[in-house]
Amino acid sequence: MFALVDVNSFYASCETVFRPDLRGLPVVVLSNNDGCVIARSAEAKKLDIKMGVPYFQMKDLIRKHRVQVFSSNYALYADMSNRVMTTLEEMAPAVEIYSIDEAFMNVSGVSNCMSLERFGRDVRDRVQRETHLTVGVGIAQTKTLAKLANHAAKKWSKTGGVLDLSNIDRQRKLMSMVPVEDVWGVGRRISKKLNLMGIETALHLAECSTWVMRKHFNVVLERTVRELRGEPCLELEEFSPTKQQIVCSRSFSSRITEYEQMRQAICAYAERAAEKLRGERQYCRQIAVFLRTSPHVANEVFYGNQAMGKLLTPSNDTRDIIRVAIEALDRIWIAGHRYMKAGVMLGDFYSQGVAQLNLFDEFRPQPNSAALMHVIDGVNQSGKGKLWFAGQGIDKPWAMKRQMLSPAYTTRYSDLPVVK
DNA sequence: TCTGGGGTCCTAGGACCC
DNA sequence: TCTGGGGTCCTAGGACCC
Repeated sequence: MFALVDVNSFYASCETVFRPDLRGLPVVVLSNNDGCVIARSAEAKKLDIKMGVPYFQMKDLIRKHRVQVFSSNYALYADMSNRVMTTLEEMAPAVEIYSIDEAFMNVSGVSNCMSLERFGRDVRDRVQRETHLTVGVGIAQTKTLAKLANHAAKKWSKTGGVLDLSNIDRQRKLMSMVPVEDVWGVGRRISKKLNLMGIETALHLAECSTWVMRKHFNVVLERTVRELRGEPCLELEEFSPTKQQIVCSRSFSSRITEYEQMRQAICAYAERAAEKLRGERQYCRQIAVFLRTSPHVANEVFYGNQAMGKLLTPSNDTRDIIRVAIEALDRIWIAGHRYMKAGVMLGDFYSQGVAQLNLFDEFRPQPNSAALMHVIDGVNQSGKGKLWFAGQGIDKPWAMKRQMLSPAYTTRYSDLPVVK
């Protein structure tokens, strides 16, 4: 038996926890660069503010309804997420942290001592008490059904935010009311195709032949069908598998046209990516760089490209990663474009670094690499200051825009933006 | 003027091997 | 008349998730 717990309007709720004066007002949180809406409070949803709408398109609406707008403050959200997850881990033998605001819990043994619904309410009350955040809880025999239950718990207020969907008749009744596109794992493309085949509700999908689904689509959808019927195909993954890829990319605050600025940005992304790689205790051999202009501008030619470089010896030394990234950048940089976004991707990971020196490797592993990286990461995590490579530059005019950032209520001073 | 960032899994097809 | 069989690895692209 699985429970899926997720926080209602997570980012927006994190902002209001520390601002009780905002309760009852519509609140939205914007993506990086204050680009578009990525979270809305219940009141903002009522105003029909859609997910993903560009901020500049809704300024009138915001003024009219006194919508409270925040830049995203990931340091705050990550900290609040940790608090929620810690509480959940104290309440179940196994928890899978599925995303920043969601977790699956193993609740198989619970029904021996209390009803599943009672347990769901306990989870909700305790998280509320300890973090001032409200969660929804869905419970069922498979992850896909638990997701569905959670979805319904939020949609129908009479559930009080908790729904035990372990009863087969209740499952069928709910599935007959849920459109197929609301099923976990069914996105826009597949739901369109399913609709054309006459499959419109979750129940229709659950009653499809697995063989036909596999033939017309793929095994992923076949598993979804089985899960909807109560046959578990997905397990609880308590320990996150090691990452296979690390990406660090940002849109720029304004378009980049100068090579020097692009080099600084790539250098900064490479540094951040290398830091994440060391956080995973991994070493990489592949370093790729991509850049692109805006796809939205009508009278400009779109340019997007990417290039990959390889290290012969796996490394997590920022200096190696910057060097290969800049070499890759130089292969795809074309002057004259107005670049909107760029990024650095790391791949081909190894759990050990210098396994074997290659005789023909022209770049030797850097001496004392591990010690130097340890010092850099130590300083940067201490909250006392930041160390960075000179290649990033000092002014960083390309750095992202966050004009409505809330204070770092729970985290350190150094997470605040520097105001000059 | 202005539109996010970071991941995963699966499949098909080509290169290459014996 | 008439061109083997079976396998692995890699990459690109498509779909999905939050």
